[in-house]
Amino acid sequence: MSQDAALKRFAPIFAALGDETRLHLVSRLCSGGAASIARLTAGSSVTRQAITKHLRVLAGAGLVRSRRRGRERLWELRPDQLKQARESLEAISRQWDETLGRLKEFVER
Amino acid sequence: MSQDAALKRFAPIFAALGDETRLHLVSRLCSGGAASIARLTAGSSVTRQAITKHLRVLAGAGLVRSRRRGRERLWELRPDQLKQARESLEAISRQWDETLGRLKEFVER
DNA sequence: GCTGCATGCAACCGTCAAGTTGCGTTTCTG
DNA sequence: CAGAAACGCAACTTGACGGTTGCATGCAGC
Repeated sequence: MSQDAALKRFAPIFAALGDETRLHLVSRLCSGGAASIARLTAGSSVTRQAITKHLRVLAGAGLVRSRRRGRERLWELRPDQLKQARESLEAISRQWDETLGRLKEFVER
Repeated sequence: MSQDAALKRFAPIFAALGDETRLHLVSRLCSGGAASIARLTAGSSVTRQAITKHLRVLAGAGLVRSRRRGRERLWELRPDQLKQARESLEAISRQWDETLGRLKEFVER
């Protein structure tokens, strides 16, 4: 994948994580496993509808997924997508690291 | 640092990276070193003012910094801040990884 | 079947972010 | 010095985002 395409692809993921409420949801789903909307709303200060919207944003970025169980809808993290996002982050980080040396030389020269 | 405080702290960083134009700027500063606003604008499709605003957002997240040189202003990445962000990302990733095993068990049970 | 819980849908509102435009200021450079 | 280059500031427009409210729908369990 080209560098440009990578940027275009990961911007939405960063954007999805760039909200405190959504980060909190991810954290909660991570440590607590799948949960219903009502359950996720319980620990929050905003409305159930707001939580629903946030969950859809996360789903749009491929970070979570949902399935119905009876009258409730369970939301869970998507390990595969999540891992891919993490590895891409590390790839970018590595590129940064490699450049930092050169940058430092440049700055201190 | 508490888990909650960490979320509150990193949300702005993710948000700053969650824009394609800004990601592009970071990538460019990373591979090309420090550059002036005019230079950064040249490779973009938006106005110089737009680029200026984006750079300030990145600066607000602590990812870049600027200094004046003559009539131009040079923008560069902040290695320290950047490294810290990366390490925190990896910490979060690790936590995710640890949970993924348990999650998988849970799902497949 | 009725009641209550868990959602889904849609309209609506306020705010902020992205982007542009116009103009003024500082700094080269011929 | 005159003109151009590089930038800063401020006002403005537009659209998306976060959030709420009201109402409809679907399933659970007695």
